[in-house]
Amino acid sequence: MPELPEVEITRRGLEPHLAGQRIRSVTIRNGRLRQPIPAELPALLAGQTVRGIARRGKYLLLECDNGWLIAHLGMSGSLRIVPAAAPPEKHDHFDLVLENGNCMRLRDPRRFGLILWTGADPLRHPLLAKLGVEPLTAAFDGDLLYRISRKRATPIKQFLMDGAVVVGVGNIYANESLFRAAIRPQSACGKLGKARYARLAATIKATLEDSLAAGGSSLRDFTDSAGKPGYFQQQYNVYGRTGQPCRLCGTPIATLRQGQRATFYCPHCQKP
DNA sequence: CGCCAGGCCTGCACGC
DNA sequence: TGCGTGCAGGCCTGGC
Repeated sequence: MPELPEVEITRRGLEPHLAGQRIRSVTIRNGRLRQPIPAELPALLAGQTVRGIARRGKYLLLECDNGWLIAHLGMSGSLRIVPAAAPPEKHDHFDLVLENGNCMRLRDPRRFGLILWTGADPLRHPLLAKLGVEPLTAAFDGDLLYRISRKRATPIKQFLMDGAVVVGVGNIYANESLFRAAIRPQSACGKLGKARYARLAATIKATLEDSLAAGGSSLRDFTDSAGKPGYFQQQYNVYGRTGQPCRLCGTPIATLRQGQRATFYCPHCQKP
């Protein structure tokens, strides 16, 4: 389940292999992702050069001569650079074949990912236009969260996972950040004060940056078939630890469901 | 075998 | 009214 650090690590890993490379062809083996891969993509992309690769939230944006390829990894997607001649495995749905003999290959068993095309500004694309602030920028701070949350009754965890508020905070990071900030996930977001939001914004940044640092170490192996960012090896404080002792106080980690998503927290360390 | 996880979009219901 | 908000459903497959 790629979260923002993994998407950023993917971006950094892809960039040196894609920037400046000319596209020879496109192969669509199974275009039935969350939305269909545009059937005209092969004709559109052949001969274009990839200029660079950017990221907005968990969307990857490949800038080409005449537009942008928008990619999203969903929850089981991965993009890697492999020799174009390498035989595709199960769930390898899409190849962007380069003239240098490599290709960027999408594997996505659950097909929650996306491959789209836009000839216009990708930030104006309907899927991206209403995204919230990037959590690793200076614009993201406690004051911003405080302001947006006023008069809202949503539990803080669901507020954090709302992509229109802040992008890239998925279930794992929402749980872990709230633990680090000592805030109970059920607390109404509109009732939390500025000080607690300041701490929360800081813990979100720290949690994401720790993962980026951990995953970055695997970057040099990016083109390997394994190529898994290292953050999977990270030790969680609460996520998936129902009933196990809190690492700070020993209280069993509690669990509940919020918006059809699993929530984990320490009833002692995390205050309403 | 059946159930569940998960990101995130869409559609619906509700209240000011 | 219309909008913002909050909730539920749906897409899929691997793993238990």
